[in-house]
Amino acid sequence: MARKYWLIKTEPSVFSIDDFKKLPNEITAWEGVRNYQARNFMREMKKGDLLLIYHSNADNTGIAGIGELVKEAYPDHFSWDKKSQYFDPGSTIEKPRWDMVDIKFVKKLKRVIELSHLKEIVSLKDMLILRKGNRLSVTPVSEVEFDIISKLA
DNA sequence: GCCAACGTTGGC
DNA sequence: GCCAACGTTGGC
Repeated sequence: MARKYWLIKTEPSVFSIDDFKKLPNEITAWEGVRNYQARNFMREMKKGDLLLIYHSNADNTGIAGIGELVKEAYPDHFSWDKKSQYFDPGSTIEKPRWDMVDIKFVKKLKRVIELSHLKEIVSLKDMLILRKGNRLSVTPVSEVEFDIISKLA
């Protein structure tokens, strides 16, 4: 099975590429996804898949770095933790509704590839992130798209 | 701060 | 099952 590529959004004021890099083992759980479509994409992720890390709601909105999937989808325990902001009364230990994955830091791009720049590239026009009104926090990226972005970086 | 786009909820 | 109301996301 060939490696797949994904784009995941994060608000840098909450968790940025720099925060990621600073983690002692450079691995973090990607919890808190509460959208079924995004969850289903997460369930398709396989170990070794590469992830574009996108800064949303930022001064410098765009792709900021790359990560790699190290642990495939498993139940998001925050969903049954009443004290968590991600608590969902519809999710239980017996019947978890939400999943999370673990990802490892790969690299921080020298410069953020800005959204305005991505929009100018014709061959990236089908990227879900560029679609007006797109709010999915996890979206698939094609190999071609990933390669183009890698070359820009 | 504004607002368009979208997902979810809940009354019927 | 429909759909209006509401809340959230996220670019600008």
